[in-house]
Amino acid sequence: MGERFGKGCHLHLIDGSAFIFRAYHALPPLTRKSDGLPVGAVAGFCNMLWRYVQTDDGHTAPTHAAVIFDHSSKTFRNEIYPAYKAQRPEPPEDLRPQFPLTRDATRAFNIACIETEGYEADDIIAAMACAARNAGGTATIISSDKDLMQLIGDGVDMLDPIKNKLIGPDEVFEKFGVGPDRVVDVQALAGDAVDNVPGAPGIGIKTAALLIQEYGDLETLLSRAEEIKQPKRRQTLIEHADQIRVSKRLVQLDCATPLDVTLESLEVKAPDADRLLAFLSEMEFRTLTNRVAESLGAEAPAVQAAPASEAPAAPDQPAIDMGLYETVTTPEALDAWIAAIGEAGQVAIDTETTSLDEMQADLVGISLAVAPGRACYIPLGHVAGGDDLFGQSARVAGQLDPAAVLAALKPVLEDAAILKIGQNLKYDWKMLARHGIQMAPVADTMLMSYALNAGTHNHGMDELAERYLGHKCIPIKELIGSGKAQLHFGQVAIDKAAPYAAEDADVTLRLYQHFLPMLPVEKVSTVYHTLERPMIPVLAQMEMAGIRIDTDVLKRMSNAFAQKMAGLEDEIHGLAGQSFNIGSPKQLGEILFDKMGLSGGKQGKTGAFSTSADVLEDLAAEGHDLPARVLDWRQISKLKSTYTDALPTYVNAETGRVHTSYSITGAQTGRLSSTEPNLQNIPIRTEEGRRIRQAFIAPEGFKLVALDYSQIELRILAHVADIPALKQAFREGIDIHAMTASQMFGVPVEGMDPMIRRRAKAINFGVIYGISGFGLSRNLRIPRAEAQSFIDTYFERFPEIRAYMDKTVADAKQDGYVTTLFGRRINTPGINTSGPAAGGARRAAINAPIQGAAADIIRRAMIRMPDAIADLPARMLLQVHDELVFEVREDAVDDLIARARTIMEAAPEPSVRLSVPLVVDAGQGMNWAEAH
DNA sequence: ACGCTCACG
DNA sequence: GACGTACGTGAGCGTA
Repeated sequence: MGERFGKGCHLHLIDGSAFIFRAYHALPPLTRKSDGLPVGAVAGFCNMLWRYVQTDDGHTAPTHAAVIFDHSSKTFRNEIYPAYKAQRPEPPEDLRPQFPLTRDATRAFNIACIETEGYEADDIIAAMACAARNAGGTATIISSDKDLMQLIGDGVDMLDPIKNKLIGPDEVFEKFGVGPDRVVDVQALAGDAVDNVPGAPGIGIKTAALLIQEYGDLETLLSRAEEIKQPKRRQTLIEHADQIRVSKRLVQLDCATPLDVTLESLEVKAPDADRLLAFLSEMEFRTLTNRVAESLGAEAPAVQAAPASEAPAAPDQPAIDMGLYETVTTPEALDAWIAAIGEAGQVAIDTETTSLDEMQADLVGISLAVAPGRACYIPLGHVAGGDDLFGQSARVAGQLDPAAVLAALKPVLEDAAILKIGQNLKYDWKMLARHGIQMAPVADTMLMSYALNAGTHNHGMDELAERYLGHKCIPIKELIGSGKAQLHFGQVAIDKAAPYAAEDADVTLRLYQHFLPMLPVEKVSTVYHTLERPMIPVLAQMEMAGIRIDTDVLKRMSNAFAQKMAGLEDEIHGLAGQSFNIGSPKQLGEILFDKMGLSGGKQGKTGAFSTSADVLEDLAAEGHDLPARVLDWRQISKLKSTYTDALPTYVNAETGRVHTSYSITGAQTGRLSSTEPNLQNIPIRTEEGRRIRQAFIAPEGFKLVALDYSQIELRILAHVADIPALKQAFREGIDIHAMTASQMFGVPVEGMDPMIRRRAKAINFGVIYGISGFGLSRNLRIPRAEAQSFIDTYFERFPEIRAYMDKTVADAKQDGYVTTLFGRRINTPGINTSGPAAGGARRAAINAPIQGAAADIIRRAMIRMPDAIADLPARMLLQVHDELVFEVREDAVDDLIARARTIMEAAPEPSVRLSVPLVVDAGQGMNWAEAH
């Protein structure tokens, strides 16, 4: 054993029983996958211990440590007072088998595990703390149990492991109104309902503290009880003196509790990696096992619940060597590469262009890779550095003719037997489609990464190469520079461009080989092949189609907005008594809160005042004009700058239409996102904004048709959480929010107060997002308690929802991810962290399977749509999460609606048979506003 | 580059 | 018993 415990030694005493109960109640009931053994509390316990072992946050690091447990419920206190802790319920059925496992866990962490028959953990902790102090050392008690606070004093303090807050004499005083040395006196008087410590009836902590402060200590108080002025208190103390004395003996911890270990034996030892990992993997704690293994630099043992089959290793790949790449400049060399592609049966391809906007970019070169390290670059459109007098640059000599190269590649790129592999292949697909080549079949490493790793990290090539190949790609900036002087790729010298371009194809092929075997192992093959890959040609064609915009309408609106803003500006400056920039939240905040002295709190990090619509609306409701005008100004300013001014600048000169770009991997849940411009957030909620949709038009002889899923997320919730009441309502086609209101508040659906329905609607939406009383109260602007009682009623009425939420979070905690009905996997890396972010991670985990399933469903519809409407004069143009927008020749509108609706409503099948119907609403018109 | 605000589902 | 609080996006602007 180590040296003698004494000066300079610091003992940590961990309240094990408290850890267990906290873990049990904080976590949903997890079971071990292989045999159903309940292990939730053990999991939480291990997580806490691990966090504890990991934390080095400035408290005195322990030289010695022990975890102390209660041994049994009967102790010497029951002899003094039989009722002590008698009413305490038996530990839950599924917690009992976990007690011994927590001891095993403690030992696995190589921390001493202490318990003594007939004594509570608190007594042992007391004795050890005293012993440490007596030996000249110090001790910290890791617990938030108030019963231990009496021990605080010279050399002994406490650490609340939840709040990570040190508890010293000051904190004790705050809680008990007396110092640690008088805590037992206060407790003896106040009693404790939970532990059945009787105390003095009618006296709580506040009164007890007053009395002790006045009389010094309990004995003095009791002996001088006659002096108490308040008759009731006086009588109580005199009558119950004995009971109070017994109470004191119950709460008093005894430093003389016998110890059967020496302090020296508690010396801190590093965990034995093998032993700890063996225990964790036996418990089948996959996430924690991996985390611990990573931290200890050890190999994680295979966790049983994980797939038995290990991923077959990707083929060994030679190191990346850019000197080996070839620059193709002759027809013979090109033919040789085409032959090599045919032999390999697959090719990684990357196109280099003059712009990131593939709708107006020109092709500069193509790189190909057929095996790791075997890659080439075919320069096609490189130009000399400077422009001539006419803004034209001379094409560099020695490049193959682009048309000839494309013609030679076309058979290969369209060959059904040759796989085309890309990183963000949608971009290259569009580039080549503009030259008459429609690549198929396709693979995309970005989408593979998304299927595997959504939620964990992003899926750009540089990041993937670094993460999975340990390779740092040449930054594009080294070639084209940055800022104003940035070149386009065609202006880069061929000998510089070739290694960069060929490297991209090489890296893409290597990533493909890396990811491919992981898909089946991680069970995301189906998702990748049915929900990701097929989106490439579908989206590419939607983006290329674009949508027609009436720029005149937008310009007129911009002018009208400008006038209105100018008027508001004058009015606002007048109200403020000075001129300022209304668009600056900082200046606005100063005007409102400093100059005008309105009430409104500061905001977090930057210390700036919040001037969000929420805040301004409250101020406006109090009758202040300035904030009301600012709200008007803001709305118009937003519409003008983001929409009516900006949209016309996106009109493509060649097509006369606006071409958005969809990101397949932009959202973690499987939703698409839309950029440059974002056509998924065109205004609709206000009348003024909705008019912007009038500028989205169909060409002469055509109409716009919009079809959208009605309540798709609530329907998915009804199905996955299996909520009979909700499912029945959807089957009967009842107004779902009115039904909810009726069930919650016991009012008939007929003639319902719209306010009540509105509340139910807010709750229905809130549930999907992981509702809280606070959030609902803010949303509905009602008191928090009221909001909370709505939620309570809701969960009472639909208990299945709570069960579903708990299960979802439990799955996330255990697996590190959640899945949708269709197998999409969304990783939840933050789910096991603590602190404020934990709540957000929890809500995201609850929302992801619902939002994700809705995303899967519309993807399935979109993938089937082109074939289903191939013979109609119609094109799919836009997707807005639960809506598809088409452009259709007037005479085919009805056909299109019928076909598209059928596809959309049956989209889950045959993979999933929903227990509720999906309903699609349709609209049509000359413009998008009418189509709604 | 980052935070604030606000448009959408 | 307290903690911070709806989920998911993208764009434009002001400020550092």
